[in-house]
Amino acid sequence: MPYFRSEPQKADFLKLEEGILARWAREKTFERSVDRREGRDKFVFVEGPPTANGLPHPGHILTRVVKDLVLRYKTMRGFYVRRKAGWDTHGLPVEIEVEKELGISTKREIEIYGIEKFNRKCKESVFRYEKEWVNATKRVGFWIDMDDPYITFDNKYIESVWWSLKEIWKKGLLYKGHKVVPFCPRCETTLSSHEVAQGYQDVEDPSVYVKFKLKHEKDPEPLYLLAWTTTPWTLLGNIALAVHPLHRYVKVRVKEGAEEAVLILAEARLDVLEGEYEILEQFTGKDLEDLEYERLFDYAKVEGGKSHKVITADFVTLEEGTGVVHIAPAFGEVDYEVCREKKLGFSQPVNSEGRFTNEVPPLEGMFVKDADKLIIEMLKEQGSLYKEGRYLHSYPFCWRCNSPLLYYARESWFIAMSALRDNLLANNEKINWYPKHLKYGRFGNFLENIEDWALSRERFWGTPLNIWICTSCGKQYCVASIEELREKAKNSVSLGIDLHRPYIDDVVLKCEECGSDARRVKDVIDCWYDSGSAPFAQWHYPFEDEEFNQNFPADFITEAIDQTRGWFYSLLGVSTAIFDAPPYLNVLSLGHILDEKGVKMSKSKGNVVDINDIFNTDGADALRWYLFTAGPLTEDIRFSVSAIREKQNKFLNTLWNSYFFFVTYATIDNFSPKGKNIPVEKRSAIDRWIVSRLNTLTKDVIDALERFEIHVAVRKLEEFVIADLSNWYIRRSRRRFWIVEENFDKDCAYLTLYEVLVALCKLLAPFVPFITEHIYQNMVRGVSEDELESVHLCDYPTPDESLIEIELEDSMELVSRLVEAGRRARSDAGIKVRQPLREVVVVCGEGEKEKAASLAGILQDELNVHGVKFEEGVAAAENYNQVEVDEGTTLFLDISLDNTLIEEGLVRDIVRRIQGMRKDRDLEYTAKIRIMYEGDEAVKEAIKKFQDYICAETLAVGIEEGSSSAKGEQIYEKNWKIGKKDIHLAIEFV
RNA sequence: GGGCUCGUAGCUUAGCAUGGUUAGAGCGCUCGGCUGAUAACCGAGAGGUCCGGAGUUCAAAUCUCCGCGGGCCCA
Repeated sequence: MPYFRSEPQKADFLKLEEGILARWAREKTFERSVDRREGRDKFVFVEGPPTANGLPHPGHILTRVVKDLVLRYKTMRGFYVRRKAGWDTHGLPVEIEVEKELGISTKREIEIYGIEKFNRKCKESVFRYEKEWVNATKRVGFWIDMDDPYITFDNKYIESVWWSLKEIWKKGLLYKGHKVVPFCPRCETTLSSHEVAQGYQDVEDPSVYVKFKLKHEKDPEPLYLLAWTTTPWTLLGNIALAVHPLHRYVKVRVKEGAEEAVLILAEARLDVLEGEYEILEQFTGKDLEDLEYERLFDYAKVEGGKSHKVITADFVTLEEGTGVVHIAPAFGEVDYEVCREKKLGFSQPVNSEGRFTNEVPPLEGMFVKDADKLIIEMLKEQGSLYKEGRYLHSYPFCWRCNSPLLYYARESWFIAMSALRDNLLANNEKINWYPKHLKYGRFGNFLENIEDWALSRERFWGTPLNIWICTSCGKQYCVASIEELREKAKNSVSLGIDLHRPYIDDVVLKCEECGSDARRVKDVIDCWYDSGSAPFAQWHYPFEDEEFNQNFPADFITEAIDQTRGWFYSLLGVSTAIFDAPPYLNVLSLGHILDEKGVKMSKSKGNVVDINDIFNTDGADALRWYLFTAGPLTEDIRFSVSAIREKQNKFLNTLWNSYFFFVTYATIDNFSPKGKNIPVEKRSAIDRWIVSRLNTLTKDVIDALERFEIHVAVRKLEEFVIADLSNWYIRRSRRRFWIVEENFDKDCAYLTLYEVLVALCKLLAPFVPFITEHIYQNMVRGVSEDELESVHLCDYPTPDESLIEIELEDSMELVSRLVEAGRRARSDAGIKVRQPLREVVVVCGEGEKEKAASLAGILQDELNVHGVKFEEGVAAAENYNQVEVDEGTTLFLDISLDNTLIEEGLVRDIVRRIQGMRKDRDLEYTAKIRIMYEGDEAVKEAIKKFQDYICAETLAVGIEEGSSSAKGEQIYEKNWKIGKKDIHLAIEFV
């Protein structure tokens, strides 16, 4: 009974993977791989929660397999690696999906539909594609606990978030502010800066140069300030014009059609003028201060201070525009600030849907961006337009609904992150970033300039902001738990209350100060705060504190680069505000998956590759290996389906074939590694060499993985499998496996190949978990049931330094270079390798001689020569083809032939033909044949002389001259021409 | 406009941190060879302004600066 199960020469990876998935499910391999490390050092991971209301795409798969690789590796290294899945379930993306489904698009419509029903729909919708996510996650082999995930809409999760907000509130960092904030007019809510960052697009906007007429009673000629804007609609809210106090401004006379006009603008911006101009006067911006001008449009009410005058401000630049900046406090952050500072007025002619109010009758109800055209017409009519054009710039759009954002003065709740800037920076110091440039580059810069976090959302489906305000005295309450809510509520609150709107809106607190009702602020919070709370909220901290205490901070997180200011930031922000500690110690930022042309994959472009197609044609291991080898993962990957196939062919097939080779011959030979203990130092040089290479590889792979240089690790592994193991070790050692009788060297070969394959399997297990499991099952479990039940339960190999023989590796490398040189020498002479030659002479230094001499047999074999000589100094070169190998090393190949050599070559050709015929007929490797031959005299003579050799090589029981009497299925005949000689060969199957 | 990042053969890329052989592979192409594990492999050939320019240096794909182009992030 053979020890190993036979395998097909060609692997069916899809079927194989399916079988492995079933095995893992049956044997609970994942759970056991985690549990058996309990009590060991922890390696803490936090899953960045995906939103399951869309299908997973290749980018998600990339992060999932990278997470999986690292976590499997760390587990095999002996760490206790918990892996809790998570789902991000709140926020605008979800609401928008539901709105689409219901065919509605405004907040009012949602309110009419009913918040209760609406939120129920939201809750249903977030798991719409859960099945697809779970399937893809399992299919690609990502081991994560999806049976007990954290879900951001869970009451427990919300309770933890509430607790954290109260901590922030208690520190006085949570405040209500009136600020100009990015605002989505469609979603009718404020967006945070990191959300805005998601949605910049290049767009063409109008570019208008507008004349503001100065109130200049003495001078009969009208004088205008020339200002520039790309948002004409904001002109309706104009309150002031700003100039730089120190820059030089000029008064110029310009032609305007048939007429002339006198304008004021910055000297450095004169090139915006059309045609010729005459400079009338020069002064500085300061000289313009406090000049009053006439309103462009006398519609919107202006509240508060004095307006419509020139102010000076440092933020005015001369890089574009006219050096005169139009100021509308309702629509710009700096505008708002400067107006407040200078005690100017305020005017808000636009409502929260981004439409003009009835203060502006000609534009009432019109969406501001749509009004631009009309406004330009109005400017033209009243002669206020100097010129207009188009302007290409990037402008923020809502990251989910794609509406252009407006900057709009709103009341919002903020976390005072700017007050925590130093803490953020200090905590960032404790984090290792991969790639490292992010630490002080993109991320560090962002922290340096951190702004307060606009936390509140005037929406429905989200964690409700846990602030209650007394309707009469204005006292604020922040509630940290359900228990506290029950204590403070006027009405009775059940323990099982759903903390979402609208239920929470009905809970009224009794004001401790005045006894009046305190009502909850209607807002919900930014869902990025939800996911940023994952390190503690996934464990329901502090209501249950055990898990959190043991799992904070995380050792490792990884997501794509766009999370720099998304999750990577929200984690750090929340954690800094509450614990003043970094929430993760190592963060690996991955590049994006682009399509074959280098364009980011997105639904709207229709260039998203369907991952299920890949699972169904190439398999998970091929996809994983491709992704890992596609270059540094910190950079973008151009996704190529054909490259996946190439990887499968080259790498997985070569690995399979190495394994197949072993199993095939081990089965024939009934080889078992059991009880065979041959110390490595007793084995042949090539055995010691591959063992040495394996240990070097092990060291390199571990080094690379510890630095998250995954592409380096896979490159080393691939080189080893293809070049060292398959193309050199196995090819060179083949004959040792073909020896029929018991033989020490054969055992060494088997044992070595066995040990290398098993170790390799473990090294590769985190990368390609399916094929390695399959191989392990046959090679290890097939031999002994006492072994661990899965490769993924094993320890990761560690290098045995005592088995690394650098000199031997060097020598082998030199030999392979000599082989290359010898082949070139043959090729130059037009003599094929099958033709034996007399000798090769290597002229080299003492060191090289010493190195290569021990492996001379390999050189002799590879170059098919009868002898190898090493000499110092130059040898006679007649009849020798000469090839330079290295400096000081030259190879001389004797290319002279005699009859014996020619005969030997002929015999090898014949053997080759017979082997080819065996293969044509798919003969078993052990099947015996009988050979009949006819042909030229020279051929017959050669065969007779070497018949024993031919028989041994081709497993023939006899070889005879003449034609065969066998018929049909029993015989295979063919005519050959070798050089100029004819030969007829027949093989009979016996 | 600013920050970060990338740019190497038709395509995918290694090398760049720490400057030092003739810039190395794979796919594809041409020719030849090897092969009883291999859809693999080996040799030769064609294919490179290492994005361009300047600088530092005995020496630059590698370091610096300035451009150009792509990407991401921000204004």
